[in-house]
Amino acid sequence: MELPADTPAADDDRSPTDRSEIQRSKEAFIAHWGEMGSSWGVPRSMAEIHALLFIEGKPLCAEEIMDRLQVSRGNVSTTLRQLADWGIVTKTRMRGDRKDFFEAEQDVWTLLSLIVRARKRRELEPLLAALDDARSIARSSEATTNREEARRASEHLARLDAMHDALMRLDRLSDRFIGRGGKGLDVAVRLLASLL
Amino acid sequence: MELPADTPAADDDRSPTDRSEIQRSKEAFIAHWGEMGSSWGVPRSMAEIHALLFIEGKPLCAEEIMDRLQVSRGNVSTTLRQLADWGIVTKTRMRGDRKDFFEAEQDVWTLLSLIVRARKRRELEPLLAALDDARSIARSSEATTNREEARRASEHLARLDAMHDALMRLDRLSDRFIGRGGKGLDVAVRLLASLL
DNA sequence: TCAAGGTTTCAGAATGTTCTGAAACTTGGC
DNA sequence: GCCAAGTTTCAGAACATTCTGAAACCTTGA
Repeated sequence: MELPADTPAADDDRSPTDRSEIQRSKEAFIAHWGEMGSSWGVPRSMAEIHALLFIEGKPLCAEEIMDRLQVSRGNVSTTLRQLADWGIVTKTRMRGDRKDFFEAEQDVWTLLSLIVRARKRRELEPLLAALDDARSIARSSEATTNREEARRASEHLARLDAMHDALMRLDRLSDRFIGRGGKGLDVAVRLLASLL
Repeated sequence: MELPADTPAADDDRSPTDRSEIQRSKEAFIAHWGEMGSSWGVPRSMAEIHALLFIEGKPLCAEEIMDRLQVSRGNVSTTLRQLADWGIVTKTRMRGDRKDFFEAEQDVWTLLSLIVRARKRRELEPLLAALDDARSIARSSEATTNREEARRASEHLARLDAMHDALMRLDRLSDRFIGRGGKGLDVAVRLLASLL
């Protein structure tokens, strides 16, 4: 890992010594962020690309991302689009350069909010919808004339309701906090902390 | 799917008609819970087994889980142990039966707390530790006499600090809420809801 | 209209994860 | 001590996801 200063003429403003301590620290961050992503169901390379952009704190182009992370062009292109969909990376242009550049949201609370929002949409909301369906099905069983059967149906329904209720509460709550600005999460956390 | 009432003599107390509406609703729940798990990095069959135990609301034995979900004995055994580690499933014994039975936590808020706690331990805490390391490395670079270099080091450190700070705040907060009882999450959510 | 520079798509390869099933192992009763 | 019932382990199979790379596709400037 103590690789010599043979950084592949990646031009830019990095000084030669930057390639030691700071660089090592960046790499550690990227590796761990990638690891975490991968255990939460986010493709490792997606998390890594995001980590790189975040930790650099300045716009990078696809080419540089490929070089730094040793990842294919296709992967970079697809992933950047997804990150842009989540809203945590934005495309920027540099005067006099035809390339697209990409830059990560730097405010951590905004970042976390955006991540929560994206995943909520993709995963929580569909589940809520499904729970609703399951409840309809279950309700139709409560009507039976068979006593025993009706009792079981209502117990079952109660479980679905409890789950639905809890998840919906979380869903609504996160909507409010995440809603505007992005500082909502920050506020919520400070608020709760002070209340304890 | 409109399968006939040929339930394989799974004994127990299910009435024949239960096998239609309620059963359908249970299956839908199990399928969706499994789906959600799988997109959050929890093995599908683990989520499904948990869903089955939750939605049945009574202790089941390994054998019955295998039958209902068409999952291998080995998988059931390993998964039940993990669910028990997370604390969301408990082993119970039935008088006069040598088999182990397993039962899922029924209180939804307690359930969610336990899940959060388990994942926090496994994934958030290691990341925090890693961030700490990265910060140490970075700090050692701030000391350089090279102006430009020192500036970069401190900007880099600021990013790591911001991330560390936010995550640690979340970590601490969840400790407090999740801490005792399990109703903490419930309380927090109601509290926040009322404050808005 | 063409060429150059840049980006996206997508079929299949590579990789990583989860699941199976059979064998080894416990435990309790007799 | 031995059998029967039950449980756990683990090597490898099956599966699903992620990644690559080359070709197709845009877009801009001349």
